[in-house]
Amino acid sequence: MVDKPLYKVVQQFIHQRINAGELVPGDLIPSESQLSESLNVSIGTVRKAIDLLEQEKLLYRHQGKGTYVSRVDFDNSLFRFFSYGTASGEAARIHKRTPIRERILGTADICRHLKTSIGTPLIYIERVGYDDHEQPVLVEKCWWRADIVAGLEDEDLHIPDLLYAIIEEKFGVHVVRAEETLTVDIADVPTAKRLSIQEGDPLVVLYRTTHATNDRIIEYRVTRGRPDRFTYKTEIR
Amino acid sequence: MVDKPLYKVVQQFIHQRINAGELVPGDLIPSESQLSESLNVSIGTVRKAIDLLEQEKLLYRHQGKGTYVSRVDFDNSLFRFFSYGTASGEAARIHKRTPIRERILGTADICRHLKTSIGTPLIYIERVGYDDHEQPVLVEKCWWRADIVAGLEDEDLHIPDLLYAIIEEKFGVHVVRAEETLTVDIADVPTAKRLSIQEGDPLVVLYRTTHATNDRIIEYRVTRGRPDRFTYKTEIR
DNA sequence: CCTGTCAACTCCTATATATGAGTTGATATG
DNA sequence: CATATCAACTCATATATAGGAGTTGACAGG
Repeated sequence: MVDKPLYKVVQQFIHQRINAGELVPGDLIPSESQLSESLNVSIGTVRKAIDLLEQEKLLYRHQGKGTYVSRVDFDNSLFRFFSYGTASGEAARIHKRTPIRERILGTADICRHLKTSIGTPLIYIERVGYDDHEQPVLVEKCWWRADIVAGLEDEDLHIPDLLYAIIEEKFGVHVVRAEETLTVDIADVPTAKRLSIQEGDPLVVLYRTTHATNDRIIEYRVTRGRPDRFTYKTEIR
Repeated sequence: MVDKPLYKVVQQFIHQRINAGELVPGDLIPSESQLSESLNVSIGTVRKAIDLLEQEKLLYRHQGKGTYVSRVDFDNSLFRFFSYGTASGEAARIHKRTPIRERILGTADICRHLKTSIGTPLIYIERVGYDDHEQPVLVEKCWWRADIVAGLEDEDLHIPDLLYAIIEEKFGVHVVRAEETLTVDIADVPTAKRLSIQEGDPLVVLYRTTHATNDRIIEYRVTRGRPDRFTYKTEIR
């Protein structure tokens, strides 16, 4: 092992404690002076380590209160760039229905994304999102690992618009991060029907893998949406 | 004016010198100890200011050499996510031809993006990008302010694949940053013809405004490309 | 009971200092 | 001439210290 700077060692130490679930999203981490003393490094070094973790958005600081482990912020999802708003630009809320939820065994493709062996028991959930005018705007297919969220397929269980709320509450599973990939694709027949569009119409497609503590993958999700007012903005330097 | 932290004052000071063109991309800025002395602040404060500017990607440091003003890195363009590669995944180079270049007067729409008054003299350039197999994959429309790049429309002037290289060299205009917006759209007839696709086929569209020193807008550009293998990836925390 | 004060804790700003590591060019030495 | 060394400069790491600003909860005084 090469000689790492001290602040990186501290950074890793904290990072690991979060990954391992010793610190979960929302938690207050030990104060800078406490860390400084317990780890036997100067307070400046601790601050530098936390600076980096803050840049990674793994932590956030609050002057006077302390430093907290970030909660996953799905407002940063690429999905927010589908602006299914009113013509006047207001962001419209999308409400979702859940026509399908069932236990299945994972296909090769799905299990590859979940990094489990083929045939793993899964819970499949399909949801359709509607805008204010009850027009369908997106179709969401989610595959959850049945061993982690057993009972999610229960018909009596009400599923809120933000699925992750229930996962946290009912199953005590902490969503730590997610990876998203955005693509453009063409509607196939079933998707076209769901969205009241034509086969062959363009779609914006979002793939997501959701990770919990210990970097366990708990969900693979594919969302297909109408590209009507999709935009994404950045700055280049 | 509220009392700003010292390091923010230093940060602003350097930022302004770059904006004003006193420091241009590629330049070496004064060393930390020089800045510390000339501005009469501690070296730690200078470092913190530069830290922030480095995060903004406005500067980059090189241990032992110094700190430089960043060059615009179009590899970060959203455009790089159109991977017009070979099937094996190699990123294929796209070469461009320039079928149209002419002086025009700006329409309302274009001038709005360039933030000039309507009817401003512009140079319009249209380019088509081809992959290895000479298949057209994208169409690029650029509007440049004629007062800044006078002579760009000259037929004798060879335009390289990276248009900005010539702007820097011939006209001494430094590209400082660019804003990009990505959308999905439907091909109209002329675009479909250019790209050998059908009218109504999906397109990925990239709008770009390019800024030079003093935040002058020098170019507005619209690129339409085939969405074949477009993907964009992020991580959410 | 309410309210104001204040101590004790958080992170934030700013300075000073010492040492290390990477780069460059001048200079001495074969 | 070639090359090895080394001084002088860059930024990077690490420590110590002091005072300021935001937050909280305990506690005294009405």
